[in-house]
Amino acid sequence: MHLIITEKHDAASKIAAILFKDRTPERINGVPAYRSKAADALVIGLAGHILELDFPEAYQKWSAFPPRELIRAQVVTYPSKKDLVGALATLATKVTRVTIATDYDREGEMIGVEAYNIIKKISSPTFDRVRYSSFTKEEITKAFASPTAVDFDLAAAGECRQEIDLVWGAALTRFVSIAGNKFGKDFLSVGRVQTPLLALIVDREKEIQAFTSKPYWEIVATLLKEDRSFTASHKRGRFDKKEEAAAIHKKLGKTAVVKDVKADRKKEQPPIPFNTTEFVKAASALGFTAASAMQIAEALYINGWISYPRTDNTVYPDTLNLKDLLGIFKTSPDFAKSALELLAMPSITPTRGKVETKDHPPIYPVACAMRKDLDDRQWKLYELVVRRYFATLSPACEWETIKAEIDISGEPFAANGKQLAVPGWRKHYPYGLQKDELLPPLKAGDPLLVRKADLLEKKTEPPKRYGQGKLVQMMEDLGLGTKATRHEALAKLYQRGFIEGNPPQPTATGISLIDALKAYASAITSNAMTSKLERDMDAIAASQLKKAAVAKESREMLDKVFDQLEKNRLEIGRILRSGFAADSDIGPCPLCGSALVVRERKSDKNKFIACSGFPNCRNTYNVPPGTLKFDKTVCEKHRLHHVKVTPPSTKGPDGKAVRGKAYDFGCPACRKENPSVMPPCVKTCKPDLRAMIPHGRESGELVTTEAHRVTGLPQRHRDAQRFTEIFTIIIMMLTLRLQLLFFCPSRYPITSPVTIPVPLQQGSGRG
DNA sequence: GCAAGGTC
Repeated sequence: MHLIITEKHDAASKIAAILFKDRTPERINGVPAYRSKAADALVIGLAGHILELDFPEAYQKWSAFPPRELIRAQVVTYPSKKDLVGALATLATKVTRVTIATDYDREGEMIGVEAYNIIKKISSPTFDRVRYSSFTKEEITKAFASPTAVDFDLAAAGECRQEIDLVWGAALTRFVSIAGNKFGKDFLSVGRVQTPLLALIVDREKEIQAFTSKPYWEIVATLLKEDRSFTASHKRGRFDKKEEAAAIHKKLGKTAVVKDVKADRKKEQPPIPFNTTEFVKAASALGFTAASAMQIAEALYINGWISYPRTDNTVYPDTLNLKDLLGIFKTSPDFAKSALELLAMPSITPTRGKVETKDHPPIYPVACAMRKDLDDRQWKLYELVVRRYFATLSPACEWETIKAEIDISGEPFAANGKQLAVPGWRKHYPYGLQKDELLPPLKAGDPLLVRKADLLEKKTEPPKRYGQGKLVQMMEDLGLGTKATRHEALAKLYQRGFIEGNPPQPTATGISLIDALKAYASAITSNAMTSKLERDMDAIAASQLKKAAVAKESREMLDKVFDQLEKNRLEIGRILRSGFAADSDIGPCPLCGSALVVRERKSDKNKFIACSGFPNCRNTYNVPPGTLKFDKTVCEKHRLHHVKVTPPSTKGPDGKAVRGKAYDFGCPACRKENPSVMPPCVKTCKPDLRAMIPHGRESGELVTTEAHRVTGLPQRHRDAQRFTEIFTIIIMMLTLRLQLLFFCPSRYPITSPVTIPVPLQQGSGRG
């Protein structure tokens, strides 16, 4: 039998459909596959890697060996997908020929070799390898007509990467966790990708903190031309000295004259096709986190709405019929107008990006969805993909710009206007479109009235925090991570408590971790390690270096790093602990000034805030159940840090765990004084965001309702709760009234509820 | 309770 192995089930199904007319679905060890009786062949899809690398059992316990021992420890592969490995083992005895048809890249080669190794242990069929760039009939039949050999060197490069990542990651993770005394689920983690990413965020934060704002002044005049007003700024722009600006401002009169008008037209080219990074950037601009954008894209792909979302490619392959693809939108209520307009163009030339790869096409829509097919967030991203596809086929847009030079009392001013003159691709892709800035018609010599002239005091602003889209782009530029993992690295930093909010901001713990590593293990904090690894891997793939030699050299490097780490272990612990302390700093007790601390109530295990001056001071504050964090925001009245609460996860209607959503509880002392006061952000809650709660992963992504914050439950659950409460109250009231009637019907008519306490006492005496 | 890389 001929066995064909692909990287994922989707690929198996497509290849089977192209190669075998008589294919029938089948399950091998529970794994879906396609069989062709006529060709005596079977196509089976894996799910990425099926083997994983780890240390032997004895090393699993952190306390068994010092972290440094991991450098010399053996590493072993073990099946990470038991059903798939089982399926291959079952098939191994029946196959005479195996064709590896995994993705056309390094990891794909490695996944193929994993399958090869499993089968090779059991039997000895012949092996070959096919490489294809798309799932068209031509491409697939061509690839299968001339199979080549498995590239073991390329796979070895992948194995080497795996080994180095594990050894460095595990040894350093354990070292810093132990040095910082952080165990269990609170451990600190270090890795070749996540740590440089965290360093990027921390470095930026330090730039922001070090920034000193300087004041400057601008002169802005509001001018009138026949009832139409517009503004013009002094051509010097920023004045560093107020007196200088004030002197000019003072001499400005009531009239102005246009000196010169220059009109220009600028073309703006349409955007390039979506690869993963471009997609995440665009989704990030719409408010999605990188991780949630990819999660939704995955769902859209699985349900057949868009193409494979994990791709580096920004060039549509020749095999993609662009016109046919436009045709699927001809009857869509949302997209028909754009599609028909583009179809009416005499020819279609798509844009192309710089990156062109062979494994997957750029992300494009593969089917026409209706609004009812998708939920709100899915629709938003689906629409983004569709409109981006349209934009990449559209002509450039044109901006008309006008620059007017204006003289006010001998001082030079300038007014700028711009207008989208030819909408081009902007018509189909409205994202990020800036508003027109219109000027009245002006020509040289026109007299103008000065309605007012303002001397504006402004100050220089610190650089902005990187957004998630920007960070994913920076990672790509630095070679950190892959299309499939960059968003995960970011999510991991949130999960570890190294960053919070959106745009991500480092916590004190995150900052201290980078401080400690930069001082004593700087190799892991920059992308240099990845760059070197990439070079070595290319050399292994080209048979210029051996995997064993590269791994050995890397281990020696790590050993040297450990010299430094162990020598400075105490100092590293000190740096880390200072970070933890800052993250859990609540502030001084408003009653006695001692530090406030978090304690756990013995009765119900709930946390509360208490004064460390106990028993002299017995001040306490209640907080809702969940994980507590202390914000940088400090209450002006009590000098206490705001408390951020992540409620414990609850069970949703479908039985799945619904993760609690972090929210700002505010100052605990303010809450105690006035428990009914809601945090100010409640007012900005948008009702449609409620549906998004179970998906949101990072704190700060969304604004939610107060009820939500406290219960962490979806709306319908809270409605049910509310209903039960009201129902109980009604029953209680009815019971009371019945009691009144029963005991003293004449003396206490039911219309005088004020007398309730009396019969109750009598009643209890009798009963 | 460790990494990063696939995929679900």
